[in-house]
Amino acid sequence: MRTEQARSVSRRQKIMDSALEVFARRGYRDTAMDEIAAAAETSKGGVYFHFPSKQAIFLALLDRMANLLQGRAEAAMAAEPDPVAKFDAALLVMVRTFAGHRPLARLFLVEALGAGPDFNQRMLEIHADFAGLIERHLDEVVALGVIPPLDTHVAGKAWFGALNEVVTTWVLAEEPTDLEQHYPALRMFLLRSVGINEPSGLWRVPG
Amino acid sequence: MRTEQARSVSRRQKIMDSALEVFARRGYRDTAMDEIAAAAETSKGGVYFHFPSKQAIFLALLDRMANLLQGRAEAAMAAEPDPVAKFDAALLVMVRTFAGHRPLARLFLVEALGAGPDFNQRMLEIHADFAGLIERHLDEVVALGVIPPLDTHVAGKAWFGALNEVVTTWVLAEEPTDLEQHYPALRMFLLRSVGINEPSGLWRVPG
Amino acid sequence: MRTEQARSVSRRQKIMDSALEVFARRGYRDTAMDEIAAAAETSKGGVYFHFPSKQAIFLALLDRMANLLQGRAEAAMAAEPDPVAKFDAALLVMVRTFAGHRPLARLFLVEALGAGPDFNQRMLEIHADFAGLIERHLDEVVALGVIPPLDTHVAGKAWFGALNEVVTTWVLAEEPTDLEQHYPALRMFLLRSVGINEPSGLWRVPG
Amino acid sequence: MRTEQARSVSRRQKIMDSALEVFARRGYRDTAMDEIAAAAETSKGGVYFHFPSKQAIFLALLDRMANLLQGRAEAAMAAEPDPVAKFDAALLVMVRTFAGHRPLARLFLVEALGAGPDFNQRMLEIHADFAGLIERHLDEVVALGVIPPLDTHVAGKAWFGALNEVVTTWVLAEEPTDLEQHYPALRMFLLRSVGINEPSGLWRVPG
DNA sequence: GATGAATGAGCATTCATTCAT
DNA sequence: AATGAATGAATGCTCATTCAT
Repeated sequence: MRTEQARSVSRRQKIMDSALEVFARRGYRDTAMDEIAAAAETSKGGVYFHFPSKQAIFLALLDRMANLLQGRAEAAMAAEPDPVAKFDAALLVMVRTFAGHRPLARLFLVEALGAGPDFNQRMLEIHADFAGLIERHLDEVVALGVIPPLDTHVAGKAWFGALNEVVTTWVLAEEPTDLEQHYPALRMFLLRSVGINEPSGLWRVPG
Repeated sequence: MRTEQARSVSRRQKIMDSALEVFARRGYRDTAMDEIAAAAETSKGGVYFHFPSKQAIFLALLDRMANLLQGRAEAAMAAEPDPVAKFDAALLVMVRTFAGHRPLARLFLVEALGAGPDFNQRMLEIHADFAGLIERHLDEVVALGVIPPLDTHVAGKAWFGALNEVVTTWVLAEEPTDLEQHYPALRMFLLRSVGINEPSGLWRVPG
Repeated sequence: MRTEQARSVSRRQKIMDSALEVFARRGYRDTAMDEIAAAAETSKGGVYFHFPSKQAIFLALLDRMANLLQGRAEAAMAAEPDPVAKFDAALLVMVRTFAGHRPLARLFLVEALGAGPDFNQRMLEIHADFAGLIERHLDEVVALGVIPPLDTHVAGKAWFGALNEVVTTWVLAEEPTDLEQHYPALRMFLLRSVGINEPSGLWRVPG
Repeated sequence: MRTEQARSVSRRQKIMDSALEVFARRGYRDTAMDEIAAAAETSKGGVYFHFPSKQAIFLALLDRMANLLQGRAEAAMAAEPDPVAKFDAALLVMVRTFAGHRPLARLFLVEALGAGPDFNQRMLEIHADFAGLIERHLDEVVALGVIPPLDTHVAGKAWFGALNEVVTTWVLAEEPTDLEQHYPALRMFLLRSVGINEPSGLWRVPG
């Protein structure tokens, strides 16, 4: 029993991993279930046993990425006492997570947006989650008087959008460069944008 | 014949307008050529007489939007002598242009990403054009000593990404709000992000 | 499963048989995959499961006919010890094979040649195979001194062409006659053409 | 008037010449009227002014070739008094005519078969004309006692078929060789096939 | 659990033909 | 005579999904 359940779980994982790879390489719409099945070394029927539809696989991958990012970001923020350091940590963790999962990043930032009207609302939610995470933290920091008051709702979106664009161009580039090299500039851009002008050298890259 | 040429041009326009409407409503992939033809009140063959493929129609629409945005932005910047006011003018013009062309904005920011790998490179170019426009202007402003030195390449992308995200969430919302209401906050966010901390109230919304 | 394999094979056969009938009746180009599917009592997708393309079905039929003819011709020749009798046997077997498979004959001699540039090279090969079979045998017979030396390469083609023409006109005729009735005349024509002038039943080397 | 008529005739000719070139290069079915129009440096409507349909152009070309061949063959035969020399002259003229008009030969022997059932009856007629020409002459020669009695109907077809096959393989070859080099062997094959065994050297290739 | 086979709606594209100008 | 524009039926092929075994 235990064994069979474990086998089923690992099968599911293998299908998701294979689907991720194919989606990232061919695009969501251009990926056929046959290709996913072949990549997962199973049959089409086998895939359908574990997932009810192609959409469902895609959504599962989206959730995996969203959870990965949110979890890591929140953990990193929790680990830092200083308000500004929290931003810093979250940004770095996100850059590094994307950098380490290029196909997933592609799915998340490129394919998911264009996968059709069915996914738009889900993407809106996911974007809102991230922007909201930033927004709430900005609210705290404003409350603490660390930064001047600002429209944290827009700032949250803009913050997320700035990161998005940098990662997206990296994801779409034919020959990927090192994403992390852009972190310092992006960090300064984002901190300044919310009114944090730190004396140079005061902030260090954590970890 | 002057008349025939004019008719041909207007037919082309009508097809593009109809295609825009359908693409925005149904998504690029879910749009059938039949729907475009029907919306343009012509036949499928008629559409193919004016455009060689579905892709070509989409690319033509993309270029229309890109040219519209770039033209307006550059004109607005040229009309302002003050360096900071140039940014301001460009940002406002872009927000207003998107606000006034929601379907085109949707195509530009959402559908283009899901239209398949063929479009990715084209999108990359378009994004690079905008980011480059900002980057070049930032370089000038840095050279003038108006703002401190910074990585203008990343800043250009981030600037564009921040705008993108605000517009994208507006585009995807079920019930569109007034996009322009976010302009002041976005403006402050972006100016600060490149080191311009103006005393509040000094800058007014032009025009 | 033995059963499933058998079913799959028989399905394939049924599709080929149906396709043969439709191709022969309507011509290769005018045959729609839908018609083949309908004739095979399956769906278009079903046909595509067994064959990757319309071309592939056609080529499979071509190979079937080529193998049938070559196999029978070679078997008939092997069964006869006398050199001249070998020719005789091969010719008779080919006439009879065509006579018994009129649709296949039509495909082979009419449709295949005109099915488009893609098939030309394949047809060239098939024609060369047959002409070569005759050519090689003529070479042997020449070597044995049974017939005088001659350009066996051209003779092989001409032999095959003569047979072709007789069968082709039979195939294209509205009301088919009995093809085999032409065998004796064709036989005499071909034997004489390579220098075999037989007075009643007696074989001698001319010249 | 004279001028306009002449212009119209030459236009017609130009269309036929262009169509021949395109048909031979792309095949009948794969040739679009657009291509013919472009090759003839006119518009689609212009082509339709001179010919009512694509079929009509093809048939006109077929007739052109048939008339060319028949005319030349009959003239050559008329010019020779000797019965056997008549055959010889006809064969040589046909080989030379095909050799000098490869695209037309392709149309005549290859494309016409794939042009669809509509053309089959016409082709049958054309083949019958040629075979009949030979058959009638064979009848005469038999009547003169030059050759022994034989089934001249089948012999006519076989004669034409042998020539066909040699020309067809030449037409389909990627790199065309010199068709005429096969004439002597073909000549001997055909003469022998009807019972003419001439001492070698007696017959020379005419002019 | 898994698979091969089948389904059938859907779609981009082609193209001979027509016709107003 | 000629043209550009338009038509619309036709077609090969794809693919998510279903299901008997």
